[in-house]
Amino acid sequence: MVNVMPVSRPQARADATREALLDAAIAEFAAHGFEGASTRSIAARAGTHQPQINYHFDSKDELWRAAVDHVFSKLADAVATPELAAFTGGGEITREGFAAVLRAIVRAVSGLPELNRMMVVEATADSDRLAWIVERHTRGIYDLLAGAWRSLRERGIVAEIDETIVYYALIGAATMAYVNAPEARRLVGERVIDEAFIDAHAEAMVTIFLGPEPDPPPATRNR
Amino acid sequence: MVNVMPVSRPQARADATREALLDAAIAEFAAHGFEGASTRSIAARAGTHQPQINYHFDSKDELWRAAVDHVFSKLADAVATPELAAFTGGGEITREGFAAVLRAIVRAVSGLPELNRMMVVEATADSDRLAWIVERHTRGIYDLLAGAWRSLRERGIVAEIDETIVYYALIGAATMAYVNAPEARRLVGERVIDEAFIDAHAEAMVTIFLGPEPDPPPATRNR
DNA sequence: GACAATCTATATCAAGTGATAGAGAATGGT
DNA sequence: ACCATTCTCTATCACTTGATATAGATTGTC
Repeated sequence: MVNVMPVSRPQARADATREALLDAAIAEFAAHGFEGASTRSIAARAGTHQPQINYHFDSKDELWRAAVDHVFSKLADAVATPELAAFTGGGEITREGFAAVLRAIVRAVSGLPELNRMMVVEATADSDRLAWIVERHTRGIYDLLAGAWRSLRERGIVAEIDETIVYYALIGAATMAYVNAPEARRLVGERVIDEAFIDAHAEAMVTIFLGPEPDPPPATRNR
Repeated sequence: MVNVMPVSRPQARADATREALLDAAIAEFAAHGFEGASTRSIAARAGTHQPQINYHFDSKDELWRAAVDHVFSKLADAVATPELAAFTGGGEITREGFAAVLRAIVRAVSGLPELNRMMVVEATADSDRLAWIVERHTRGIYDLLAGAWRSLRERGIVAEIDETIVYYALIGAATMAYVNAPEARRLVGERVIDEAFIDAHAEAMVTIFLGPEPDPPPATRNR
């Protein structure tokens, strides 16, 4: 007389369906926006049928939320660098630490173009979805990067620029080439966004935002 | 026995309708993408009825093209600076000339947020519309800016960064705050994108991309 | 001011939308 | 091997979409 509760016996194939739907959803939402992406096209891309979306996620809206969480967790994995961990742990960030974060961001966003495409498409108009995504995902990133810049600026390590301005300039400079990759391919061909481009882009971000290498430590020279 | 051809007597009110539809279309396309924006919502925003779109523009697709041309002509007016004219006229661009172009770009895009919202939404997925907009509008801008940077770089005036990388970093840094203004308002409040922000942003762009002021001319000092 | 041309408004169409109902197939604990 | 549960698939719903047909109102030229 044990186990009166209804037993739940999830089947393995359901996980594969959910995963395929999440990946397909991000791709379709990124390419066509929330309203522009149809549940049928998402299901077709996932190799399944449209009612599966409502079965597994209840509604198109909840599929969107699940897909956003899904891809943001990939981003968190991708940018989890020692430098970032040290900074979030309360340590004072250094010029080289911020440079490492910049490089990690470029590498991460270049590998997750759908995330930033979806973000930029959602952020162009106010909505309940935007409110949700800002409070759940964006604000933490903003606080982190803006706080790091403010700290560097107050110690005279970087230029005297407002942290909000830097935040949007930085995000824009880091993501635009990958967000607009279809355009970039038409403009300059396939060479865009290969490995060499990404590496050069990462170094360019460091040069642009942190300026030339600082003076060597004044160890024996000064005094 | 003159004028056998059917006379055309366009009425004045038609212009007002077309203009209202173009403005409404840009706003709706920018906010929801091409598929996401409905002709009924566009017509409602323009204060008219949905079949007017087909009467005046034949199809949703041609309305989109007309709206894009409409807003790009506004951009051309906004960035028509003496410095840009001198450069396009074949002159060699200077550091200060490029700085003036950067400031003009920031001012222009901050005043035409719908243009860059629409651009970034379209450029996230390949399509006939993207091909059209690239060949008709984007490529000229790319050639101009990339060429200017290459010229400055070859003369040692700016950092050694590939011009394609600079182009996307520059466009991203210049536009992201305005493209994502709805998000920015949720993140940091209404102060974003006021006049002071735009001015500071323009100066920040100069600092970031052109670096610190160059050494004073070596007039009497060197030799 | 007549009146043909131009523009606007209403009604409606076929196609596509997200969602649901329910039959059918696959799963896994016993 | 059974068989209740879980998952998948087909059929269909009410609604919205872009487009068209057509009736009605307005305009500008004579």
